[in-house]
Amino acid sequence: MIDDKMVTIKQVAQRANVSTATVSRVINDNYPVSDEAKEKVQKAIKELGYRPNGIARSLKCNKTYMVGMVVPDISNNYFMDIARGLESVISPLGYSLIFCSTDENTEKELKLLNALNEKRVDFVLLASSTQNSDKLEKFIKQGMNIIMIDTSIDDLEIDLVVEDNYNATYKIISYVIGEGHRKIGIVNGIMEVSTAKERYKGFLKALENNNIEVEDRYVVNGNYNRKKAYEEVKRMLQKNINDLPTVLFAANNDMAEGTMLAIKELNLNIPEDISLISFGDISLAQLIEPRLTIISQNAELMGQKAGELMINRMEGNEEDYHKVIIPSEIIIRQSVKSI
Amino acid sequence: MIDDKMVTIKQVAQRANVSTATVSRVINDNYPVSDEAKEKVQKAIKELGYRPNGIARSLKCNKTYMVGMVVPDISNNYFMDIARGLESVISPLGYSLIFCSTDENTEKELKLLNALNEKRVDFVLLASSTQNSDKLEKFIKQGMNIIMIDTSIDDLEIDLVVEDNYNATYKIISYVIGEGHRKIGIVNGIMEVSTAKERYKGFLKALENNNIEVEDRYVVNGNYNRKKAYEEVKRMLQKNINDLPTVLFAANNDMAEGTMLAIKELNLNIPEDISLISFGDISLAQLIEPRLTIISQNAELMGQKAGELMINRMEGNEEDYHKVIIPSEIIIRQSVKSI
DNA sequence: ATGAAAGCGCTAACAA
DNA sequence: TTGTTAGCGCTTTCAT
Repeated sequence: MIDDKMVTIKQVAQRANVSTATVSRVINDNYPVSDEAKEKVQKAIKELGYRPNGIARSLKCNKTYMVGMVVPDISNNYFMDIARGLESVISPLGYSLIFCSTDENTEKELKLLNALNEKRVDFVLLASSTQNSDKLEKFIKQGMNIIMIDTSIDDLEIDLVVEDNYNATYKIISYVIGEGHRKIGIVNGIMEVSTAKERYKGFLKALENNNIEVEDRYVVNGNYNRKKAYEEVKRMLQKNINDLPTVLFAANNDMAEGTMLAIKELNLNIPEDISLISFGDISLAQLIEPRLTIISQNAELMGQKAGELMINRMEGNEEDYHKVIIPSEIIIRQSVKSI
Repeated sequence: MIDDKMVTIKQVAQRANVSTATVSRVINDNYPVSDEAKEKVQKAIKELGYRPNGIARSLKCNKTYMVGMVVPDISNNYFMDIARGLESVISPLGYSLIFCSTDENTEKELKLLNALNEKRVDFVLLASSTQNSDKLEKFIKQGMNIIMIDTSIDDLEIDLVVEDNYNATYKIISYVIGEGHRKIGIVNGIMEVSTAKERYKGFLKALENNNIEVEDRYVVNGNYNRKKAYEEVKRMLQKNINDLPTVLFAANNDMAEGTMLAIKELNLNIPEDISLISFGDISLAQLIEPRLTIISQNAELMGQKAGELMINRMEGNEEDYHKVIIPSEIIIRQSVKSI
């Protein structure tokens, strides 16, 4: 490393013949300073190439202007969209976003939260892939500010931004039943996680209300993972090749992609041979045939809402904890056959 | 906010009846401490729920364990892949990644670099969408550590990780010429940026070497942007509908997507009516028909290389500045017709 | 309007 | 092996 000379407020003060306090006042423009002093200071700053040290400032003010975001899978567009939404509200206010992926790994999730805690980020947006309320409570007790998004954990004093998983799933399953489907399969997510549970419950309820039996042989676990879903669906389809389900519901977008891949590989056509619906849209949906009938998720809005909650809390406006439920709608396209 | 009581090293020291220095030694495990003291301290830490304050540590040690990454477009998978590669090498060493998008906006790029500078991140990985060497030099003079990736700026004392844009483009264009194509169009990127320039040069050279004239009416500017590419290609195709180019080269993946969309919308088929090749793969390529013949980019490797350069520099091992050129290969699939 | 000085939480040089 | 203490760069109270 070259000359890593750090220019400090002290040097600026010296050069401008004022005190460090005055320099600080000029920088932050928060206390009266004479025009003359102001000018001298600004000149010195420019000449020295001075840049305020945010770390020192953070230490003093107990505020880092950093927000952490922890998600299970960085490559899933859904979480990227949430991040974008979050960014769009916090960035204009001067906050930076630290984006971390746990790869669905509980241990890594803990490690990342620890790191963010030590970095003293002002807030964390957590899309957890675990149901570990104890650990989370410890972080909260240590003064960490956390908002959960997507998944939730019960009985936690915490803000929540979630989707209406149960009802949305209930609706879309009811829709395919209305289209005449009776042999309905599901590709489940990680069943320890709230979203997967709720979606499965909505699925079951819709079947029940229409007096349709759940067929276990059409139920697979895709772990919210494209590859796993691909493998499991492929195996399931092969096993039932002589009595296929007429429709498959993928509990998230990644698994829908894996499911499409599996279907395609078995030389089956959507929706002629088998229909497909998904919770959440796949990426680049416009280019993929057929266009999928889906529950649309509005991830960006979720991120925005979470951002607003953060800001409100940091400004000390909020008292009670909120559970924000983001509505989702069904988008009917071409992947379901009427039978 | 609730009780935001911060537990400090001092309180731990008090409770354990030792000095703050001893506590620090236990935490960092970098100086000899008696087993007895160690135990007392660890007990106190647990009881109080103490977490080291990384900010204070950073101030003292002049090291933040944070790396910034600035890219033009957060939603382009190419940059996400680079980020993943970077993360995979720095994360195990305890570094966090701050990921920022400029939306191809020069002003925002400057603002983000400023913010990262004030946050005193240890290193910045910059995929610039500008050619502003002056500003960049100022940052470097202020002691900021920067590695450029993807795009480059000449005459800067800086590490570089780039692709072999010129040669890769030359090769793929030569390939389609070998397949009999003579009417060759190009969808250019932002022509102020090094990558776009180099790719265009490679394109021109391949034509020249085969005595093919560039046809201006087949050259469009897609600005490295999906939507723009879609619009411009559509317009160009409509204008030349009676004498279409036989093949189109998109200078990046996003524009390839836009180009596909445009072609599709005009009810043309790839490769029967028009062939398509791309610098970089589109996302979810497996699900999109036909599979595109492309220059494959190895973005993750680029990120890794950049990470390694950073680490080396931070450990003070490196002296000279390196220009790492990542090789790219042509992947032939089904989007080019032989004529 | 300005300056002196305390102190944010931590590390490390020095002394014991 | 342990404690004392200076100081990282900044903000802010208090005095002037």
